[in-house]
Amino acid sequence: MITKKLEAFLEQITEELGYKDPIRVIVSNRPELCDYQCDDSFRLAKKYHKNPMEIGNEIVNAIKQDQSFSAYFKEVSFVAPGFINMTLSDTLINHELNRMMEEEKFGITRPSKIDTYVLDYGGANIAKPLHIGHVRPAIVGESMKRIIKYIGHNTISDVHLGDYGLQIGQVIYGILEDNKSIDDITLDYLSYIYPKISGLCKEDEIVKEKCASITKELQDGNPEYQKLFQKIREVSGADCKRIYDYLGVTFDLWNGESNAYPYIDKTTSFLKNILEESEGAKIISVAEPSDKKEMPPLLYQKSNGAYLYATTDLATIYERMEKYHPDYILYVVDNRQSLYFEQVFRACRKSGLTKNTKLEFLGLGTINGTDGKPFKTRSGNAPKLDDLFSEIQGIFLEKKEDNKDMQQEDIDKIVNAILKFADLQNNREKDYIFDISKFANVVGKTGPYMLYTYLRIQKIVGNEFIHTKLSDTIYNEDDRKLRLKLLQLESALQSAFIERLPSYLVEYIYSLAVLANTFYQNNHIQGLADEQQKTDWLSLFWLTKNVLKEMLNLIMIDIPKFM
RNA sequence: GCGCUCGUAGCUCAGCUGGAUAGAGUGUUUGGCUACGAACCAAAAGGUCAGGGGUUCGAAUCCCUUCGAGCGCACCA
Repeated sequence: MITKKLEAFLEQITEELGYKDPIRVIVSNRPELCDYQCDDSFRLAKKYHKNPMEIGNEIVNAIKQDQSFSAYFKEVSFVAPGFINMTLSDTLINHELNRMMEEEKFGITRPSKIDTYVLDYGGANIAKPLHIGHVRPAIVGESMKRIIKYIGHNTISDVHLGDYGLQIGQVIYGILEDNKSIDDITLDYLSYIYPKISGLCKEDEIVKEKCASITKELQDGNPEYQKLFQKIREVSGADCKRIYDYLGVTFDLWNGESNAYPYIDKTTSFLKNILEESEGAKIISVAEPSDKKEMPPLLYQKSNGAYLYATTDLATIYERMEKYHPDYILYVVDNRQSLYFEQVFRACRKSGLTKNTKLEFLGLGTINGTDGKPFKTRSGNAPKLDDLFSEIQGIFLEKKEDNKDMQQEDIDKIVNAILKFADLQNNREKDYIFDISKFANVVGKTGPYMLYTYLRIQKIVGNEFIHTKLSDTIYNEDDRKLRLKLLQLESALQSAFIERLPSYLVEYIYSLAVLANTFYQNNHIQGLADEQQKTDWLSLFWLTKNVLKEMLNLIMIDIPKFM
């Protein structure tokens, strides 16, 4: 990676000057002044009690006198009050680009140790159809999985359906009340009955208790309830699968809470030293002495003996530890569950269940309606995903007359691109307002822009083109900007990986696409008389095209044949 | 009551471990298709980064505080 290379170079220089410190180089935030900058003169000045001007000048002079100066830089200058500005040599830029063209995955550095990541990002409640609130965990999780894999680690993804809690008891209660037979259980029926009973439970204590006892009996193996449960899971699971397929979201494991059931006894006995009785229920106290805030205990088992979210989650962790020995378990879940997961993670640490495994909560902001308030999913007024897809498709088809003649396969790819690019450019943790007319926009910073840019580049490069090694020349400013942006690929990928924020990658590929777009708008490639320049530019575009394609793939955007 | 998250352009949002003049898209105004695709490009306008204080050579970013918004706090998930 280019910044690492520059850092290593500067560290060597500063060490010779007597400063034994890690040096940090960043992409310039003043591109008209330089390509990369180092602001560490301030830090060194403080540590060694010197003037930053003095240290900065000292470093810059040493760089200039180094024998490999011209191999690295076109220019290095010191700017008051303490910036070291570096402009790369064309040779270095092209050397790095040539390496990117030849090596697999553009030559990104492989991890020194390959870790195993379990990702839990489905979490769909099988009592009702998928709605807008499910899109975010699914695509953020899937994208994180692809990024982690691309970096070079192993991943195991689990849809982890919400299939064994009170919501099933509520649906079964509704089925019994309505006198429905097992064959009457359809998706439409589920989406009608669940919000109804869920609402009823809030008003009517008796109904609530009835639902709770049905849940308990189901967990104890009541055969009639088991049959109904299986049917609900089948109907709902198939629909989840259909929608996740449409989104290109895939799971290695189609487990749910119910799959953790066989592990509950083992988990309970593993936890026996930290389980406490409280008001008839079993709890785990997770407060720690260093806590400044109140930390309520984790409720492990209800007083009626029924199991809860925490029970199945802990049992699931037990199962994952036993089967996969993961280094990381990542939960891609709504932020509103942060306290709960903090409790679960503490319980894991306290019990020693996850000794060398890091548990991470990747909180997601809530999707709010245009009134700024969260969709009330339990009362069922969040837009369903099928409706969302068809609405986006409608907006896209309206855009141009020709779009109506497109193949459905390509339309689906574009709808996906619109949806994913709109969602993933937002910071994962922040709430955002969902406004369909803005969300399904097709001009500007959108999925279609990315696809359009890609297809134009592809057309310019052509399918038969065979890339060659770049010469040392960089021909103009548009050209230079594009090359420099390509060099930033790895740091964009790494920060998306380290921070668990796919939006960093989205930002990068968008800015790459903008530069490519500007480039071909201002520079006509096919008509070039200079053969060397033409092959250089075609090779550069070939690389840009491949970077775009592979990075778009990490955010689950596929390229249509035509648009 | 306790806690978590947040407040950036008219709107929707970026802004990465503190760096130089806070960026996009959209909307508004204007210019550009007889050149590889105008779903594009170029330009203008638009900001007390909620207010106040502090730390620092340097703060949208860290700390404190006020105001405002959302969310969470044991038998839901």
